[in-house]
Amino acid sequence: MGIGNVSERRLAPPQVGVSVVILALGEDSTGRSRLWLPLVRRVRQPFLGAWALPGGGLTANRSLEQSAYAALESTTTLHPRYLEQLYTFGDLGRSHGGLPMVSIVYWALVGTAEAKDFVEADNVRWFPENDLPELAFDHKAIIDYALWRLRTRIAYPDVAARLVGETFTLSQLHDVVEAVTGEPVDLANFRRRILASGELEDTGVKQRVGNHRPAAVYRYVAAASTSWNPYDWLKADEGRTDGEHPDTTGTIPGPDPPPASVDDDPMSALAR
Amino acid sequence: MGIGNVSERRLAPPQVGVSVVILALGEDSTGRSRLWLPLVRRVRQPFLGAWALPGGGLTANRSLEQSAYAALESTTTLHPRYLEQLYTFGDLGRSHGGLPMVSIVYWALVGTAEAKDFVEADNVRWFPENDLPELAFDHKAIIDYALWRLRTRIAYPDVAARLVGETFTLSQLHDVVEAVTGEPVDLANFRRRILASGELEDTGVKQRVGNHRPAAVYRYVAAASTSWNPYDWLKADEGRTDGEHPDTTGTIPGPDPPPASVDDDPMSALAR
DNA sequence: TCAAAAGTGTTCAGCATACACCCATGT
DNA sequence: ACATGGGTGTATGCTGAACACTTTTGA
Repeated sequence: MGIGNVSERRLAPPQVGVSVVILALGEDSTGRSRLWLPLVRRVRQPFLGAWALPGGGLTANRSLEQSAYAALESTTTLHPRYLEQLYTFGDLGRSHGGLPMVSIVYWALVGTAEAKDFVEADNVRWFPENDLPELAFDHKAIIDYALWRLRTRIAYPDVAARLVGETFTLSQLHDVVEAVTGEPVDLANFRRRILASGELEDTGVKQRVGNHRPAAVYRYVAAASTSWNPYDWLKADEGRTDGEHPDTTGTIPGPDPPPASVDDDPMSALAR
Repeated sequence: MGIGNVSERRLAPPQVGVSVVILALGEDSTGRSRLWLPLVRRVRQPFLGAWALPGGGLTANRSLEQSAYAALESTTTLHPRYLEQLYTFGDLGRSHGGLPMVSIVYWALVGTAEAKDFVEADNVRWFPENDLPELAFDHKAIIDYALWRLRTRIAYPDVAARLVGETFTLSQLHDVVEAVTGEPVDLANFRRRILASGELEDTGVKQRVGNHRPAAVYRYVAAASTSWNPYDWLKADEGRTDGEHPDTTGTIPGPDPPPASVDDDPMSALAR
């Protein structure tokens, strides 16, 4: 049924890679706040010379997340404040008629790049989200999806906070949210909602930007388990005395379940 | 740094597979409504004889989602009403010191199996969620994660509706939600909230279960874009006249962007 | 004292909760 | 008539939206 003969098949094991959509705030030529992201220029066919998401193949002794970090470090020295698995792409349109080409895509938020701490090499350049070049593969679609995820999550304090610096005023945070959504947000209500989340801590420092009242400077402090990462979730689960679901009301401690993460061999998991 | 010599490395290309957590409603021995899921018995080392999630390797001309459907069909002839990518697992604990073992996991909801339409072969068996056998690899943790996802989403009408049959009464839907969460839910408010979503359609049929007033029978009708699947999302995006983000207000149609999904070569995406 | 941004108060609408109540049906 | 589950009404409280208002600062 498959296209390609046996020798081709042998030469083409599953093509699996990790890519990262890295997002940071910056200003466009008019001074308006925009999302920027680094792209790398391809030095091989196909799409030679086109721009693409940073990424790489899987390597030994490196988890998927570590591979994502490696891709991050290849394009920026900014410390990522947020890294989350986005989606794994593997539809038929990406393959060459053989095994599917699989891209495990992460998205990352890095702090505002006021220091322009960019690796502006020949083959790496930052682009504003609204003025992207022609992109290789389906990377344009992947970026659009990552931007959509950001826009649907920007209302959460942790996401917004990680797009600005270590510390920030509520006005700065508010500006970020408005820049990302493109919609005006009532500052008074924003302030109350964010503070009510309990995820911001007043540093006691005041900061002035103009000839007017100085603003309180806040710091983000992680709330209990807002993570969507299953590993974080599993880790929390392991802390319990039994293997039951957090929502169940069972309280009788049982023997410890086996370690959650052990070896796997998914290729042979299906008994036939 | 890596363990294993070159020949081992050559014999072990990236191990990538697709697994599925398939969930259906059934009753336990006491008649209580429970979630059941099918497992397959391993016929190979490691974990020979242990139970594991249905799954398989990637094959030519089959997308990830199609591989998930294939795994589904190997254990049940029930038609899946819901199939969504859950997460891609690939931490170091799953590998044997070499390339990471990657499992792209989907979760599926199938209708209540009143017909016991189970493939109860020797190597396939359904288990209630609260009485699972010893599981291979980290599959117990993956199942726990899928159950958590279900419990956090069960409040949405589409998820609950897809756990019951094609048509159902509001009481039946309500029972499902209570069975999954384990919490009592006020029926009157549940009814209003669900109907207010506009995702249920009255079939006009009435159904009686006891010696009392018959209940209205409803059918689920998909609302506009509640999908978390990026491909659904991208498809909607392609319907637009330009390549801009749905939230932007730009209205000037430009030339059609190139097709969103084309070939990919993630292994060489990183230019060095 | 004025402008400008920081920060607070107040009203209103919507929606979920809790729970009392009425309705339809077979025995 | 009555038991049983289907279905509705209603008071209460919380939360976000809208927007008027007060406070703090430098010039």
